[in-house]
Amino acid sequence: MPIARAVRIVTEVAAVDRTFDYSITDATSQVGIGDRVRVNFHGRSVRGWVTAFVEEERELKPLVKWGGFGPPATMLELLEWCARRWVAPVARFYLAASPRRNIIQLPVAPGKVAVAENVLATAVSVEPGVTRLGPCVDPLGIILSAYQATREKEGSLLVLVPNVGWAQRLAGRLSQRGLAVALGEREWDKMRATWPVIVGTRGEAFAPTSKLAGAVVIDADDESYRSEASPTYHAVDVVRQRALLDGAPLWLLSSLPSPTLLAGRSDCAVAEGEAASWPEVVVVDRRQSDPRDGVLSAETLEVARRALEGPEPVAVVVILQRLGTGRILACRKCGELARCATCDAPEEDSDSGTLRCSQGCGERETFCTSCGSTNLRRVRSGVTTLARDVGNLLHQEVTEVTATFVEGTPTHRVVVGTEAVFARLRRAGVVIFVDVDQYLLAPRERARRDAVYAVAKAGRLVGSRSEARGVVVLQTRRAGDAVISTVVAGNLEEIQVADVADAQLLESPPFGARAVISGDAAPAFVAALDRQKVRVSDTHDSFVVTATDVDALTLALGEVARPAGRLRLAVE
DNA sequence: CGGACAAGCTGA
DNA sequence: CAGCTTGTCCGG
Repeated sequence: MPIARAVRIVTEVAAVDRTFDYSITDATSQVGIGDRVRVNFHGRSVRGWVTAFVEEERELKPLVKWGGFGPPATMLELLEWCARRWVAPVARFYLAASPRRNIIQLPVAPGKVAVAENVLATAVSVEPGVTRLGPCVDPLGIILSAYQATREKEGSLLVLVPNVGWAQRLAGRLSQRGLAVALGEREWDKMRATWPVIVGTRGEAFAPTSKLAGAVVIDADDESYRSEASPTYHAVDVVRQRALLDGAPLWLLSSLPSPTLLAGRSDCAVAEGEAASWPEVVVVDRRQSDPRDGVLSAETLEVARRALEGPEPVAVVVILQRLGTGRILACRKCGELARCATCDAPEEDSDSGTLRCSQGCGERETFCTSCGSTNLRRVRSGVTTLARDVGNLLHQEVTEVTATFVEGTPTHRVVVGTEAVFARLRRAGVVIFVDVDQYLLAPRERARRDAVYAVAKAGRLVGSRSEARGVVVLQTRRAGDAVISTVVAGNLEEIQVADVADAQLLESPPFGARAVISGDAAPAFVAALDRQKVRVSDTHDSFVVTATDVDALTLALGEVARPAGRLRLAVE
């Protein structure tokens, strides 16, 4: 039997999570490891990736087509690690590290130029690791210093930011300063050619550079780094592992490092001038305000009116927190919102046809407390109602902004919306949080810290207290809350240390590991788990599996054969 | 995943 | 027992 050179491939058919061998033909002789190929697989044409070269005696089916470049060979170990870490088919991660269109040619990467003296003067040197960095500090200096520190090393400096707009601006600023930058997915070929600097968002954790010289993650606790769609990877974990495999220094920046980011420590480096780099915060205690005030109390209105006299293009931003999946209901007849009689929080419709307080005060029959009608409708969001009220109070035209839509002219000086506003606006005179208690009382562990992150984002619009450009207003009924007082003082150390202690006590990450399993096949999957290794608790539509650490958890999850049916497995 | 094939069920 | 459904196996 002749020994033929062949390739081992993983197919894009995620459900078939194993490799197959195919022979190389004259037409596909250029294949390299990681490349995309097309094969006939059990009667159908399927795409896949080359994972290795093999010598085969058997008669093999031939590769049909070379499909262009995929992840570099040096990344395959990372992709395998991701598949184990998030208990997902490895093909999913090959896909994440592949271009959307076929790339059949690569440019030649420029050399790493030295940063000009005058630019280098603005660099701010920080040790690799976690650094607590006030929200109004420009991270450019740290990025320049990271570039300088890793310039002699082979590979790319990877810089991740939370959103695309930020990535574009940052890439532009770095290019201006003479650095060769590849900007995310659109410049996949440059990333694959190991460009000196790569700037991108969550997906660029899988930037196909052959090696990391270093990596910087800006706002590393931002929610945007967590992928909600399957596979539910976390970009920071990916970059952390990548840096480890490549021996690259990693800088993680956060305005309030989470216990997970700190990996169990309670202390971290702190950038200079932290307190001054938080915005000025005004706390409006709604318990003291006139109950006849509308959504904005008199004190808030006063701050807003002053801002409208100021020079900022957007003078007033009003943020409505909509946490969780709660739906707001309004009376079809009189338009009144369904609110809890005890705490005034919005009520949601339950499966059993009753109204339930979103804060858990209790349930009641479905009817409007204002006019008695039983005919309620779901409101798309509270933003429209809020926008109308704010417009009336300030006598201004209002632009509405939510994640999915923008209504009104951008020239309006008042903007009302959800946190999606932060991704769309750059500057504002005042940012008002209508009800901070939504964060402080929410059942999610992270919610209290989210209040701090929200203030941080608001701070980027209004500027730091040292600039004295604008303010953040927090309307609350919990004015004495520790979270509020530490944000006002700009002293984050306290929350950071307390959160680590809480996580340790509750055995939540990184002191314990957890996965949420849902879908039709979830009961069968959970039934097959080894209860010696994991604990399982049952919520109404999903299962929560916990273990002492991530490795134990993924090992236990990984040894279960997947039952038929839809299964969603999210390892936190 | 999706095709192949085997075993099980049903009705003339 | 043909004709159909349902289940299980396996792919190079």
